[in-house]
Amino acid sequence: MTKDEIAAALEEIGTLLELKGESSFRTLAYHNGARALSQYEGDFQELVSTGKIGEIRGVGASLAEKIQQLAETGELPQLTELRAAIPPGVIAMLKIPGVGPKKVKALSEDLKLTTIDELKAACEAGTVAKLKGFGAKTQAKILEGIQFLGTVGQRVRLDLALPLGEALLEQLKKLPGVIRAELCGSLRRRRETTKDIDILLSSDNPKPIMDAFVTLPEVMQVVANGETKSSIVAAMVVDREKIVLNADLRVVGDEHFPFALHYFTGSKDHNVRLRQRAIDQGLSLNEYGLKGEGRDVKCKTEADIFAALGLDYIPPELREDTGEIEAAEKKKLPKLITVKNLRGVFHNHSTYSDGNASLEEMALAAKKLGFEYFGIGDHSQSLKIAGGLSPADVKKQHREIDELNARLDGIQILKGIESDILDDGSLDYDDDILRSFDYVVASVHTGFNMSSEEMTARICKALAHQATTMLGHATGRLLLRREGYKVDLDQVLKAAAKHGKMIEINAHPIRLDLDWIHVKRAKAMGIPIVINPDAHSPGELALVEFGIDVARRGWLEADNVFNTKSLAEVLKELNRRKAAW
DNA sequence: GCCGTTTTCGGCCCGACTGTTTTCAGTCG
Repeated sequence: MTKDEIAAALEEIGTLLELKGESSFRTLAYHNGARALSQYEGDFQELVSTGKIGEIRGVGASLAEKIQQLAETGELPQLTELRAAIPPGVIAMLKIPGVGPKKVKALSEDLKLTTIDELKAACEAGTVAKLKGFGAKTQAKILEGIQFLGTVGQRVRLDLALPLGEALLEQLKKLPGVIRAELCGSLRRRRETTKDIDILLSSDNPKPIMDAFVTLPEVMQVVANGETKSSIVAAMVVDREKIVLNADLRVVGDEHFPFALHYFTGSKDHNVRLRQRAIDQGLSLNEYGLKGEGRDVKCKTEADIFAALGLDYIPPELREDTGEIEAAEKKKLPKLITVKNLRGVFHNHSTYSDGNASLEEMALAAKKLGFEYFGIGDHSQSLKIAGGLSPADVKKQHREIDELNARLDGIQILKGIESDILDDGSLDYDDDILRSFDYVVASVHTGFNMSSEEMTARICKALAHQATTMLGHATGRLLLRREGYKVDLDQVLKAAAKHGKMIEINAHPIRLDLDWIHVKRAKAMGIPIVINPDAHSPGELALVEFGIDVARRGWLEADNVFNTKSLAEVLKELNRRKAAW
C-alpha cells in the first residue's frame, strides 16, 4: 500500500472507532496519525524498510506497527473486522449535517438502521423522535439534512476530482495511437465541484484504447464499453479521502476533435447559445463539425471554431452563457489573470494560532513559490479554539516578524490578523492594537444562525470600521458540507464599495468563497479582490491556484486583484489606508 | 493512542449553541 492509501485506512479506522463509541482521544490519535503520515515529506519506503515509522511525530508504537503491516501486506485484521461490523450506509449517515458519531451509534444500534434511506423512513414515521436523547426538532433537522445531501448528490470537490481525472488522462495519453487527449466538462471549466469526469481523445484506432481504459488500475466497475464511448466508476485516494467518480471516455477521429472538445466542455447553456449563433449564420454546429449548405468548415482547434463564428477565443472558465459570447463578438473578453500574476498572499496561519508551521517556515515556503511578500493573518483573541492571539501574543509575533524581516532575504513578512467579526459587528481588538497591524482581514467564525438581516448588518458594520482592510471568506460555506450563513451579499458588496474595502477569494478548495458569480459582480463595482490561500501549512500556499480558477470564472484580470501588485505598491496602499484612519 | 527539561500517568485547543433535559450530551468549529 502507498503512504496515502495507508493514511486513508487510518482515517477510516478512526471514523469506525468513533461509531463504535471509542474514546474521542483514541480516535483522534488515528486521525492525527493519518494526517502526520500523509504530510510526511521524507522517503516513506525507507522508513518502512528501516522500521523507523514511529519517528514521525504523532505516530507511536501502536500506529507504527499497523502502518508497517499495511505497507507490507496491504491488510490489517482490525480494519477488516471494523468494516464487517459497520455497514457503509451507517458511515454515510455521518455526512448528514448535525449528525455525529454518537447519534449515528444510537440510530444504528437502537433502531437497527443501516442506510440513509431507512433513516429517512424512520424520521417520517416519527420513530426517531422517540429515541432517548432525540426529539421532534432533531428528527426534523435530520430530514432537512438528508434533503441537503440529496441536492448535493455525489458531487466531488475540484481539488479531489482533478487528480483522479488527470491520473486517468495521463495514462491514456501514453497509449499508442492517441493523437490528442483532454479533460472536458466541469473539470475543464474549473467548477468548484464536479459529478463526473469527461475525457475526450482522438485516434484512428479506438478499440485497443477503450480496452485499456476499462482495465486501468483506478477502475472499480465498468458501466459501458463501446467503440466510441466507455464509462467506468473510478476510485483513487486523494488527500486521505477515497474519491469515487463516474468517468466517461469518448474517442473521435482527429478531424472531429475540436468540435467534440467544445461540445463536451459545455456548459450546456453556452453550447445552446453558440449553436443558435451558428444557425443564425446559416451553419450547423454539433460535436462532429460545423457545416454549411453542402460544405464543412474546417477547424483544427477550438479557436478556429470561434473564429469561424466571428468570435474571439473564449476560455473554458467563461463558458457559462453569462455574456461571454457577446463580449467575444465585441472583442471585449477580459485578459484573464493567471497564477504567475500573484506576487504575495495575505491570509495565512502559523503555529501562533492553528497553523502547523512556524512563521519562518511559512515565509520561506512563500518565497519558494516566488512570492515577494507573505502576510500572516492568524486568528484573533476571541477564537480560542483556534488559538487566537492575545494582545501579548500579537506583540510577541510582531517582534518575531521584525527579527525575521531583518534576517530573511527575498521575502517580506507583513503583519496582518484575521480578526473575528464579533456578534455586534465590532472587531476583536481595541484600536491601539488594530493600528499595530499592516492590514486586517475581517471574518465571521461564530453565530452562524443569525437572520440574514442581522448577519448582513454585522458584516457591513465591520466593513465600515477604519481598521478593516479586507473581508475574509464572505459566506463561511464549506463546499458539499455546510451552507454558508445567511447574508445579503449584494448589500455586503455595496458596503465594501462604499467604504473602499477589498474582498477575499478564499482559495482553499473547501471554501472558494467569494463565489465566482459574486466575484464578477464585485469586479463590476470596482471592488479590489484579494486571492488568499488561508494556508495552515506550507504546502497549502499553493492552493492559490484554485482561487485563480474562481477569479478567472469571475472574469478577473490581473489589475482587479490586489496581490498582483509589487511589494512597494502594496506597502504604499496599506500605508495610505492607515494614514487616512 | 500519543506524549512528556515540571509528568511514564494523566492529560489531550475549549467554548458556544442546540435540543434535550432539569443539569447535560452531542455537535461544531
